[in-house]
Amino acid sequence: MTQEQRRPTLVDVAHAAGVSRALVSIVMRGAPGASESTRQRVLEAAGELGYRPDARARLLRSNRTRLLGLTFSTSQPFHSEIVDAVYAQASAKGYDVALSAVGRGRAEERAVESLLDAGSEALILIASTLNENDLGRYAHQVPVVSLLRNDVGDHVDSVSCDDAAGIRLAIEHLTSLGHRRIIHVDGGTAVSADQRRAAFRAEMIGHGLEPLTLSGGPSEEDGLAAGQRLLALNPSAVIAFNDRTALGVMESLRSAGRNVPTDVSVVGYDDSQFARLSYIQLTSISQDAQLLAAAAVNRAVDRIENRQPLGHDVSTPHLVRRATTAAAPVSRA
Amino acid sequence: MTQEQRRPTLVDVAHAAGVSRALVSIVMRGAPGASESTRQRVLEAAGELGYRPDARARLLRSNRTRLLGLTFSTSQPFHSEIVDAVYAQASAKGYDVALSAVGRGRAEERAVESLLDAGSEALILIASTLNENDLGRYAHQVPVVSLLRNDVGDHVDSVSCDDAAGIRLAIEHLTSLGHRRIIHVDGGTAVSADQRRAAFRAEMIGHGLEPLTLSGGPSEEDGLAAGQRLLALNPSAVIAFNDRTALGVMESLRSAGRNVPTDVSVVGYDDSQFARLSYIQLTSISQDAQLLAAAAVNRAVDRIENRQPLGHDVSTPHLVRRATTAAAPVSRA
DNA sequence: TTCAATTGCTAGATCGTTCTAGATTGCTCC
DNA sequence: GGAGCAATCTAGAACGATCTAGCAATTGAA
Repeated sequence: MTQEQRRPTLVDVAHAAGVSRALVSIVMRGAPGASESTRQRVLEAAGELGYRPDARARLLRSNRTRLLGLTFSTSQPFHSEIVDAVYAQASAKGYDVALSAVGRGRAEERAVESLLDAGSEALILIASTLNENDLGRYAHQVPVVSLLRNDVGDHVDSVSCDDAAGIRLAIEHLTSLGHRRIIHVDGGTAVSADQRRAAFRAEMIGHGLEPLTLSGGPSEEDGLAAGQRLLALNPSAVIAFNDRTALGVMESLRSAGRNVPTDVSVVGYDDSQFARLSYIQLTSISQDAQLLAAAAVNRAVDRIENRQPLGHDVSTPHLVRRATTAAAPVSRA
Repeated sequence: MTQEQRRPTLVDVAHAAGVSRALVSIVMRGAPGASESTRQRVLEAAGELGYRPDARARLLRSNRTRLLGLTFSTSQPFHSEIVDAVYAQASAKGYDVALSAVGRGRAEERAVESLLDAGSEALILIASTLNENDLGRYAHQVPVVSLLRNDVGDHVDSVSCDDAAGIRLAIEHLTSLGHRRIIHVDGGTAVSADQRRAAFRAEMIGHGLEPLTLSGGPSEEDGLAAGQRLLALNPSAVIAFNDRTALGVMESLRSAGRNVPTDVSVVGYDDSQFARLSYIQLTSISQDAQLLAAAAVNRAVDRIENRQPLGHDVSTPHLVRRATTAAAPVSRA
């Protein structure tokens, strides 16, 4: 049972193929310097022995791991989508991904250090809450790319989606439907919440509308709580901090007997899997996980390989119209 | 900008403290064989230089990484809860966790191999879909613990929750409320779906009731689709494969004008964060992520350290009664 | 024919640790 | 005062890969 047998090494393969260690090494990493015939012979021997290069020895010597470190939060479904997309893009670029979760009882510092220990050549941090000092310290060791947050100082790359543009899209969509009394249920202290709140205020004022804001947060419960304070403000539309917040707001509206979208329109943010559920059909601002992930991986890899200079990508979100927004009710428009 | 300076090594610390490499090594891993005074001196020097042992070199030599490999699915929120709990328990046992996600476009084999490359000393696979052959092959290299699935053959440990007991609890809860026409919306081809379906059938028959089953799946959409076929069967209660399925079923009921729980009671499975949302309050079978995670980590660590024999833990689920179950309507009871 | 360049391969050093075996010191005990 | 022993420390060989330098054989050009 579970006969722990030593895994084969370069030496074993070399012996089996009748060549030197160095040649096997050359063949295994596809480097030039071996004839086609021996290359075949070596690969065959390796295959037969089930040889797989030892990552730690390899990187100890070469200082290359082809590993991208990625942190994410277990409680944000949108992060999960990014994780999937990062895997795909990294794999396309020939990199592997080391994952580390940030959650209750596991601080981001801890997550990051475990990624560094694993030998990550760059870090991609999703919605990091580290301060500039800490970021700078890590950036001192490897390239760091901040994803979904762009106020990160001068030592860290960032890839984010234009929050102001997203809020603007939402407001334009709603005003074009005749809404004028629009409320923003904000993200409280969450990453990006400040930007979206500020953008909402500026844009509403630009439209000559009152920038009504309720403090919320990134979860359903936050939306639910805000929803209970919502009706007193008599809104015809709500822009929520994210999809989860929107779900909470909608539930609150529903339990108060208001219909979405005939009484109140709701716009979410993230276009996460929730928004797409057939019975929710939430109109939402899409940040396109695929695109963001690809940009982050590309930045990380560019920094690692080409010594590309540090920079900040800002992509433009778009609005996905579904079933939770409609023309403003005549009485309130 | 990002002055990539070489990270300090044992040699640097040894030099700074005026001792040999070996002694620094002894101090760093807390091994006996150094006097208290030099221990202090070395630690001080290490601290000043910001020295952190190089994990790869360490494990290359020692064949110890103190790393547990963990796979999970990005799309199952219950897995996220387990991930959090595994981190906590592993940390308590002095181990770190290497995470690898299984998702669209990332096969479980790929995830597992990346964990092995990272040097995992054991693997914990959440709801693995690997066949016994593959499992055996991996178990040949390191201890493997299957979590949430127990039909895994003789070479793999397992930690699972008694599916039959869970279904029994749900049925007993419902029958005690007077329900007799209970439908199981199953998990289709998902892990554990077979066990739960079989348990449902056996237990219902044991109660002298008809074991009505609809084919479903592990997501909201599956529950929604099943929900549409549900009403024709005129049930007074539904036991869903998991919480996400239950959400879909409830939505379907709601859109058909049925009230939960006055018209139809619904029981979920997993007691995930959804079930606990204040506006959902789903009665659910709890598998206790904390407990499962702790058991899995303990098994893995026991196998690694004490060469404990392989075994299978089966924990007992419990029912968390919330707001989606009530007495059967008189007309249909 | 001879010399240089190219191709195909290998020996040995090296990465940063841990481990084994042995050296050095200081102490106790007879 | 020397044997015996524990405590403290160190030198040097691992671990499994990559990398550098160089050796042999072949090719091409003069």
